[in-house]
Amino acid sequence: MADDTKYIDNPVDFGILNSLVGYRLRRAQMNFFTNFSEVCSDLGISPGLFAVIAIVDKNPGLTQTAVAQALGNDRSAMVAAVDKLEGMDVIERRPAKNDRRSYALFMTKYGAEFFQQLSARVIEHEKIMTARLKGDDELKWLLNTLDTLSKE
Amino acid sequence: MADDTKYIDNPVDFGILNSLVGYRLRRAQMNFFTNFSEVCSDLGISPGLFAVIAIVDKNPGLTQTAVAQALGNDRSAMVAAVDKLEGMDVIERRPAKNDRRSYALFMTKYGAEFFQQLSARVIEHEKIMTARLKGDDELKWLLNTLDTLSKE
DNA sequence: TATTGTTATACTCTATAACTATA
DNA sequence: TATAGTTATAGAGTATAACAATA
Repeated sequence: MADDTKYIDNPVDFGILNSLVGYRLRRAQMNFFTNFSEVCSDLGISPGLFAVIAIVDKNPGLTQTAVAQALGNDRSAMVAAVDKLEGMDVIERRPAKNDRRSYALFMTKYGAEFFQQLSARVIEHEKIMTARLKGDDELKWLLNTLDTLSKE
Repeated sequence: MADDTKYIDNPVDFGILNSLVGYRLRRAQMNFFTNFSEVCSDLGISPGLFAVIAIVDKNPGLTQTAVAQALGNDRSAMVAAVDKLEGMDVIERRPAKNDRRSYALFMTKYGAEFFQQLSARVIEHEKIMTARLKGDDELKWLLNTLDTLSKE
């Protein structure tokens, strides 16, 4: 099927996209996201849910709004996330001590174990995805650079 | 409003998230995406639409499916994108020479000018977003690294 | 049989506005 | 009046399945 209009054998020229950090970030993140989902979907955990658990695990007692602000999400998005994680018996809402409007979020006993096993999987997934980097220095440099690019 | 459960003055501990390239990629990309939208939304151009235009500009005559494959999208998503860009008189569908099933995509005369001005904006946006990087070497290193992390 | 563009559909993610109960 | 959680809703973005025309 010879077809001039498809350039099957010719590589596509990405032009300006090759020099745009924004585009490269999108492709890299898409790759990580897809692999993460394959690795963790059987546990019912998406990247977003994992981030919520990680914050609650390290910061017990935070309110839903505080978690949302830390992750850069809207607080309305937290409702379904916390509903799901509470339904999975991973985290729990407790009435906040000094403010009857808000809940404080805590890991359940099962949730703490679950998070440990989940973290092991995620770390393994990261190791595979970052295997092409040249050593620990390059990894640290990348993490710092991405952090710099995330602010403001 | 003193409230122990909110840790207003205490920084949130991101724990394992700090060491995950996947999470850092997500935050950095979110930042780029938001800024891109602010810079280009008045032109009706999203990051995804910009990518389509960039590919068509550099590879005139590609089919919709070929563009979708290059960008890692499903071909069904191309329909609305090309509809919109054709409605804006930026690109146009022409019957493919050797295959009456497919269209070949080309820039219009106006589209070529539009893309030049749009690119200038995007490059300016990129310059601002990457101003924190230390020189051109670091930028090139980052682009190469992200490309490496995008594959497979 | 396989592929292109298309449509319908659905699912996720995200953000906005409005409501309630508290503060 | 302002805020926390909630609900309803709507807009992107993305993916799947099926169809007609064509290969």
